[in-house]
Amino acid sequence: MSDAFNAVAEPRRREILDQLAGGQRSVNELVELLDLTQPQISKHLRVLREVGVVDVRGDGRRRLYSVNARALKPIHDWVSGYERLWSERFEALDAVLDRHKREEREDAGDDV
Amino acid sequence: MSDAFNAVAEPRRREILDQLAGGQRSVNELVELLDLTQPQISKHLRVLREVGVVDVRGDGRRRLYSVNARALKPIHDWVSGYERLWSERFEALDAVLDRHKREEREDAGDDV
DNA sequence: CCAACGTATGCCCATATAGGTATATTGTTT
DNA sequence: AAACAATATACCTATATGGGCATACGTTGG
Repeated sequence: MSDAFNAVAEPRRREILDQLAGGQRSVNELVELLDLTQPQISKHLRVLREVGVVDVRGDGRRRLYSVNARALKPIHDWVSGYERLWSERFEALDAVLDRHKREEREDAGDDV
Repeated sequence: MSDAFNAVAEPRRREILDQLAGGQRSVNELVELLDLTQPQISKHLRVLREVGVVDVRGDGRRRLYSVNARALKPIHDWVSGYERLWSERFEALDAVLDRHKREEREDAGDDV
């Protein structure tokens, strides 16, 4: 029912991902690293798994989770479209382009 | 109760933002552009407003909404931390760094 | 094979949220 | 001031979600 956007809307799940970014972890390792109960961790991992943001690998009786960052790319792509609206670098570029456009108009001189 | 991550977890709200990215719009304009009822639009705009992702400006009896992209920066910052895990460009960089590290170890030659 | 470990899941509750419809609110026009 | 336009909000319902707890499931070590 959810997508990556929903999955990372939960702060706890972002914390889990941040931990996994440092390398794969078992469920109990995550339980100790973050301050959550084991069922909570497992449930959040399930959501992350369902949207493909984490992968699982069996290791004996443990299950090792790791990040599948590629699933986060749609988020990056979407929000990057707004970068020009806050970045000073892009603001400067926009200013140049605007000025260029204005000068083109003036050079054309339709009426004067 | 929510933050920017929650606000954009809703697909409709992302659509609203995408429209506003093209310039400020009144509520009714959004109603026509997207296929939502006026109360739906107003409610979503309220959420977006509360997390600071949009700004409002009164214009006669209308209210003009615009994007405040700076509020999206935390999302961009967070997800950018994972970019190296999917980008080929960063993968190549990582490979170079790994190799460099390995060579350093070999140069040191602790045991052989 | 059995016991203990590591993990997943089912259940219950409280809360949050979205959709739908009606209505209140605010500003405008005559 | 009254009628109207543009928007916000209240209310209801259905559904989703998280926390807490108990328990089921799968694996391995003795």
